[in-house]
Amino acid sequence: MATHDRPVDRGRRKARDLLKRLGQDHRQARVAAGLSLRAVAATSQTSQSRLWRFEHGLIEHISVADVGAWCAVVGLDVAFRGYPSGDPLRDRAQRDVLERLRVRLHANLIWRTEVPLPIVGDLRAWDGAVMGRRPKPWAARVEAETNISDGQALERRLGLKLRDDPVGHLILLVADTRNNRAALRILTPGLQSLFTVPPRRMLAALSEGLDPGGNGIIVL
DNA sequence: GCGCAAGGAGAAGTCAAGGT
DNA sequence: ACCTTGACTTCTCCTTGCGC
Repeated sequence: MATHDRPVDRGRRKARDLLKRLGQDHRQARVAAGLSLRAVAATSQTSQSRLWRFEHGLIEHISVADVGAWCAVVGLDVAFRGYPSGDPLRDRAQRDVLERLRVRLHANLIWRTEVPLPIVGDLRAWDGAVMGRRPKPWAARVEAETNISDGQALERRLGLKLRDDPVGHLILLVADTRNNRAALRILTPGLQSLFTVPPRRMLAALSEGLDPGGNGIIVL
């Protein structure tokens, strides 16, 4: 049975892979420079065995300062950067707004959370999904927003997700806050044209277990 | 609940010997 | 001469118990 890959596990695994690769780079650079382990160790103020283990990916915990120093000795610069990958950890407010929607759904509807996009290796996921059978089988993806701070960024993100997973309707679930209501009043034209089903009709259809018939915004 | 100290486990690091 | 590896020591961190 497949186990869920937690962000923290994924991060550790990537760091280990990165370190292993860095060790290989170090070895290549050292050999190319005609330097022995002993010579590099002496200059780097460490032991040759420790360097050897680093080059072979056998050291799991190591300081960035050490890695930088060792690489500098063999003529390598090291760069660490962080970049977006997948969705961040869901916060309490987001769980709450999803729960508020869940309890409004008709009992015949199927509800799921954290639904991955259907692309191998893609770490993004819809916050939720609803599936029904009336009047015929239908499905809707749910994207929950607790704080709309950038309408254009939201439009871009939703656009990319819909491009990669265009099946079914889209429900933009927004937490009922003063800030979000203000943001919805000045929604970008792109988002306005995307959501065609009025909020009340959307919620009424879901409460009755019926196909909402299109994309819509729900404020809860 | 919080801070501190002691003990233990495991990882990190060094030394030295053997192999190529 | 250099690389690799096993044995040993040192260090760090976590857990537990205790007192406030």
